[in-house]
Amino acid sequence: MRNRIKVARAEHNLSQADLAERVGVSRQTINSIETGRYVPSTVLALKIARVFTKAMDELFQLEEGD
Amino acid sequence: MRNRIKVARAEHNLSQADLAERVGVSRQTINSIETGRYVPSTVLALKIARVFTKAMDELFQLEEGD
DNA sequence: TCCAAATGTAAAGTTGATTTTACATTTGGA
DNA sequence: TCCAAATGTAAAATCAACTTTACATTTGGA
Repeated sequence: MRNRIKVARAEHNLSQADLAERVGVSRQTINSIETGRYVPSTVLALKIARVFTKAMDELFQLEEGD
Repeated sequence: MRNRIKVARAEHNLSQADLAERVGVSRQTINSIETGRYVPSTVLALKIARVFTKAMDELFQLEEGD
């Protein structure tokens, strides 16, 4: 699963810590998601999409193999 | 988090077992999601949306409190 | 150049998603 | 009515998401 969080964050000029605070998780959680160490839960993914007022499907996409 | 899987399944005339097979999880997993016992992972949620050719946001929505 | 902010990562622990097995209940159709 | 398919649920086990703490590296701007 790939995601465009880093780009969306750049567009909105938010740091990882900013985003983390907005969605109520730790900064490391955001970092881990961006660096592909793990996939966010659906609830978190929806919250992140909400911050960027984007559809989840724009932000998160399946890849070959998942 | 609420979801409209049961309705989508009815529209597509699929049993829980059918859907489970299509997305590669156990039937109980689908049942548990439909009955609200737990929330699917993002990967699973995306796969389910793909089966129904719907946007994730149509199928899964945050509620007050999450 | 230097410092502060931002980012990357790691280890240990907790919680929640998912599986497997197994059984009970419901429901639609012959 | 009766049977088979569909659905609901429960317990135990496994794995992945997420937290906290802590530290190292990178980067942009004064």
